[in-house]
Amino acid sequence: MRISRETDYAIRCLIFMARRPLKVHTVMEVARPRGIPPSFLAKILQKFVKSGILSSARGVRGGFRLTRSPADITLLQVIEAVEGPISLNDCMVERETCSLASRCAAHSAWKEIQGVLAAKLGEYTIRMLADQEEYTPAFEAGIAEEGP
Amino acid sequence: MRISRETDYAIRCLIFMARRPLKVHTVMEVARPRGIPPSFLAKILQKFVKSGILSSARGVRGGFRLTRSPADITLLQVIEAVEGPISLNDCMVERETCSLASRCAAHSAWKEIQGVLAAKLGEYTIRMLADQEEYTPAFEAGIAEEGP
DNA sequence: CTCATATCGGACAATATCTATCTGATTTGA
DNA sequence: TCAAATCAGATAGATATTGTCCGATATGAG
Repeated sequence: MRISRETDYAIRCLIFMARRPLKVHTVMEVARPRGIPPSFLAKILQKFVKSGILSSARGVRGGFRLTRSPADITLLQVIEAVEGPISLNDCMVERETCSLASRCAAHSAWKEIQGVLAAKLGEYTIRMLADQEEYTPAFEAGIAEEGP
Repeated sequence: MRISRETDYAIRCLIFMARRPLKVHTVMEVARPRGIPPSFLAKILQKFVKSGILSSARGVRGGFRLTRSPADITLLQVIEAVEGPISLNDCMVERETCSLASRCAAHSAWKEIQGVLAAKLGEYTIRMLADQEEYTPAFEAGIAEEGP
């Protein structure tokens, strides 16, 4: 009943990138200041490219860039990009797993609760989180680089 | 971001026991009709005893029994009895894990979302779920025993 | 008193998932 | 042509989940 560390990394990464939404960031530029293992972050960024949150460019001046405004990226979108569609119980995804099938008493309850959770996650945007972050010298060092 | 199978077992178990709230159930009486591994269920029942949802009695006519009405047992209580206090993110529990400490932008967001989720889970009772369960011959076979 | 029944508690094994790394391939611009 | 980067897949290591087993203890029945 909790998000994975991967998802936590993913959110921190986007908050960081949102500081300079137009810049093309390399894996290392994001991983180092945020303390995320670079090769692990690379995997996460791939998922963002596949889900359309980021675009990527290979080669010398390549890297990753937000495809839309941080204000248009919700926590729900981020979580689903990384973990797949949210489902509180296995039987939400595959009905077969629900051993009591159609008469599973909890099924509709999970569905409702999940709906409330998803709605709430959809209210929070990366922009909101980024705006909230305090500025400190150490933090500034991380984002004070040249860019577009 | 999903409940464990253990929690799923736990809820099904309580729904089953709620059919006959005064009866003293043995592990086997609950495990067999619900298809839960008996020795695994035994562990779950221990947690319920520790959290006060069930009382237990050893020996020949021993077993487990609800300590209060199914209408007074919420999903939140059940989940917390099994999984411990709910926390969507590790940094909810141990602040040290939150690598950016006090300036973690997501911290307050998680706190709010978690609050909404907990509130929703607190709305659902075992009674509500048990009432919703359909009666079928196969199911009746499971609960049609002597007792309380 | 003895015995079968049941919970209690801990250790343990098997499995699955999560986290992280590495390697080779491909693309790109200087 | 070369260095810088992403891309894709394999794989190892760590951790969590799921499930089993066993000895200890308590209890009521005979």
